[in-house]
Amino acid sequence: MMQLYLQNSGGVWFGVAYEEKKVYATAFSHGEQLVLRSLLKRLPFDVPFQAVTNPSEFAKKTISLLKDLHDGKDTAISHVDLALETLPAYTQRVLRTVLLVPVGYVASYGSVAKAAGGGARAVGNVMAANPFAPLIPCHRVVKSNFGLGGYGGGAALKTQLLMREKRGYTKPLDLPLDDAVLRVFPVEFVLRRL
DNA sequence: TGCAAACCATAAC
DNA sequence: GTTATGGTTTGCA
Repeated sequence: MMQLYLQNSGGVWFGVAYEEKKVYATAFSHGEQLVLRSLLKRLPFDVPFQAVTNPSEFAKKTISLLKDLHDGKDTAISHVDLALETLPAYTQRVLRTVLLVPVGYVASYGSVAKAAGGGARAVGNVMAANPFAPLIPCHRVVKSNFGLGGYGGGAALKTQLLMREKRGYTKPLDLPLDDAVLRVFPVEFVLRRL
């Protein structure tokens, strides 16, 4: 059965929906209710679930991963098993692409679109429905003019996340994909404009 | 700057 | 099928 686990760490609420060793959704916010709502929104109506107070080791580890990312740490997440397969094919492609944006860099909606296919607005739609924040770093996707763009948790939160990810890079980077390239830019390009 | 038109996958009807 | 809806982008005054 699907398990929901919420935990407050350093004044921030983190939550994960999981079954066995697979993650179905994650969320974080300053409010417990907001996290719960966000998780539930991602689950199909017909799946049974329960909120737990005695999380598995796996759940605890996932939460601490969320906290690391929230704090701007460069923690590896490649080993985490995300339940992407139920999502539409294009959505999966976009999410996997965004997963490649490294800490310290941002991509634009348009550059993600060029790498994953489709258009910039379609990418924005996928970001808005990202079930795995901040695991899939949708906060690292911004406008082509380095304006902030939107964020589910609010513009202020997006800014804070990006500030903690500053690494002092100065040059754009072209990440090679199978059939295209994903161009990313130092996060400073965005912060400088604020 | 500001505005209009083009863009494109999804979900809802 | 069709329409409405965006976390956009680009061009042009």
